[in-house]
Amino acid sequence: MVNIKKDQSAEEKIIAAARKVFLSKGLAGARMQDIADEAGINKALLHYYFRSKDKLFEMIFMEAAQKLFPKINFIFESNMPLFDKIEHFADEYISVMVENPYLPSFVLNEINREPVAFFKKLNEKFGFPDPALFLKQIEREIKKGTIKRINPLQLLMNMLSMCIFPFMAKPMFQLRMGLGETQFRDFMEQRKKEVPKFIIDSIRR
Amino acid sequence: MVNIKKDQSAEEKIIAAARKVFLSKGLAGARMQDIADEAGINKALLHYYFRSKDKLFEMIFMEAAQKLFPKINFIFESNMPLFDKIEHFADEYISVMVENPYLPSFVLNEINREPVAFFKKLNEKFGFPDPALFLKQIEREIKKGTIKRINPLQLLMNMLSMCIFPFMAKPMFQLRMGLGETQFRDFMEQRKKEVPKFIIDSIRR
DNA sequence: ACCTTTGTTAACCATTTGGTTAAATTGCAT
DNA sequence: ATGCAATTTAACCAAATGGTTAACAAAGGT
Repeated sequence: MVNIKKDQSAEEKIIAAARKVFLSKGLAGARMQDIADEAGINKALLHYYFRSKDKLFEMIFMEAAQKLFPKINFIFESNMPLFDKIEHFADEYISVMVENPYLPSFVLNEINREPVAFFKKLNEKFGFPDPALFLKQIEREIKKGTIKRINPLQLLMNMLSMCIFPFMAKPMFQLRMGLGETQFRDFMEQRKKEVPKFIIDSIRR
Repeated sequence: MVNIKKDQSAEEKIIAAARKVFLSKGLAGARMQDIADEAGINKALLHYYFRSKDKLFEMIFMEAAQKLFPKINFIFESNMPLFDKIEHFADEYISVMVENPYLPSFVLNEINREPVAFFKKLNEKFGFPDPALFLKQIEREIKKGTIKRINPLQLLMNMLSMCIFPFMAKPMFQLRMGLGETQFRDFMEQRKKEVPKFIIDSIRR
């Protein structure tokens, strides 16, 4: 728990601290003083390196979004077979979130507070994920008869839900089920295989 | 959009306003002045009827939790056949959330900020949902051979995820897919049947 | 050594925000 | 009408909070 802070530059310390505070408390709940304390530096330095709370927040938010969205894009747009895509998606996506459990709550929440503004910003920065190809691919498989009839959007939503939701409910789930960190990790590791299997079992003809 | 406020008591106006503001901005982001404005009354009245922001928040939070948790309990503890339970759960739960789309984000988020405190409070107020029976029932069906082998907790998580997550991603999903309110509603109405079908197709032997 | 640039801090400042107060208004029982 | 309790408001207040400033320390080039 003690400082790794010694050999980090002030700027790095600030970013690490801001990440921690913003991710757990959100924009509205975060305090500049908390971030300064967490970084072990003077509050004025926050403004020296990043002009304002909003600017600092934006950099953390973009960093977080970067971890989530480009990966979706890549898988959506690749030319793997459908079942492979599903397997890859679950595996890679859950992996990211296991390492950053707060990520989905944080990003979705802040988007919910100011949807249009964030949507625009995310779109210009890096193309907001476009599932069009993935949906087409599902339709094609349905026509080929390899999978059952289903609204492609429903299938997409099912996949996203089962991968992402567990992290958004993590604290409640752990308390209710009495799971520690490692047990939750194990549960999510199992899920990397379980979710694709569950989906494919459901839609395969 | 105009006032129904005329024939409501001040207390009712406050509660309605607080509900709206807290649900969309969260505890940290909500301002007492915003709530007063929304209710069209003086800020001091908020403190006259409810002592503090925290007290007011707690009443709104509990009201929200009440809409979500007892219903889960009831279905978990009923003695319906497994497939019926899944169908009922999806149908009833999605219905509640269609009428209150912010509910899941709000409740889960605030729990995430202060997990242990909320967990205790929810437990004393009304028993926090206990899926033990539901999980047992799944095991029994597996042993009977009516459904495939699966970790019951994974199945539970799948069901919860597919019902709840769409509402947490609602704004983003709508923007990305260009869906209006009615279209989203239709999508969720379709989901009431689709989710149980998806699950049962997956686990049925 | 000296100076200039960069980094860092303590002390401040202005605004926001939750909360209080005392006066005014309303409702209503007598 | 009169008096009394409940309700409502404008004006305040103190603490918290984002942000600034001016002085000070470090680093590095000459």
